[in-house]
Amino acid sequence: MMDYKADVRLIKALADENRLAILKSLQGGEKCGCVLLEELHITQPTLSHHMKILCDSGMVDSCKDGKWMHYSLSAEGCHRLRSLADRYSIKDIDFADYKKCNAENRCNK
Amino acid sequence: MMDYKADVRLIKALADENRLAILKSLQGGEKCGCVLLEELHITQPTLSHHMKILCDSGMVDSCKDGKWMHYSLSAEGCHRLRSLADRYSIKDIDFADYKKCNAENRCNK
DNA sequence: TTTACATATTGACAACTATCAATATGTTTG
DNA sequence: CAAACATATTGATAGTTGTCAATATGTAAA
Repeated sequence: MMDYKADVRLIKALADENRLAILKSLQGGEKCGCVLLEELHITQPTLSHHMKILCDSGMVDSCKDGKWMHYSLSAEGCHRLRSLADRYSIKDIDFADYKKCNAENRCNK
Repeated sequence: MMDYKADVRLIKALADENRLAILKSLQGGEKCGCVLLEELHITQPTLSHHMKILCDSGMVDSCKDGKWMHYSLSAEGCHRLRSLADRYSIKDIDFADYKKCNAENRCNK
């Protein structure tokens, strides 16, 4: 059996425009909350809420430094995301077989 | 700029345990609704609801055949999913650079 | 020790979502 | 045509989620 719950948790962490913008921004290097806040048009509590979701999901690492929190992409989270995309899809190279097989096994034709 | 809206639409289509189970099932070949219904513990209207979301997102193709609807994974949808995972992550091979760069540019240390 | 700054938490609310029962639509078979 | 089957739609409801204002916590600077 498959652990859909864990996958859904990761997927839901990405299912928001602001959170995608945050991930995109972190691709350019780690940022603290106040810098992210300048890039997004949301209030500070909303940013804090999104950062909690991203950190809990494992996509983002955080590192406290005085009064700043530095956020960065997580190597393991990124890896998990790509592996998830692979697990729920079919590779381009396998699609010819997939379609052929579907046509052959269609019960009514 | 990036089209986060379109990405969120695709991501949200995957953000449900039942829909992930449906995608997993369709990896084994196309199925009609009544077969999917036997595999999941949901009612028929709920399944219909999920299939609409999956089809609208582009992850699943449908093909009407008499009173049956055959559902299958979409090659383009699968491709878009993997490309999305790549776009919001950093490759394993690039992570050493990413972390080194973060440490160097940290303003307070 | 105040004051200013960075972040987190709480509480409230509107919008969205998954689900089901009931019903409708469309198709095949007797 | 009537009955049976596969799927879609509608309406209602409980649960979840994104957002903000207000406030709290923690840290650095004056």
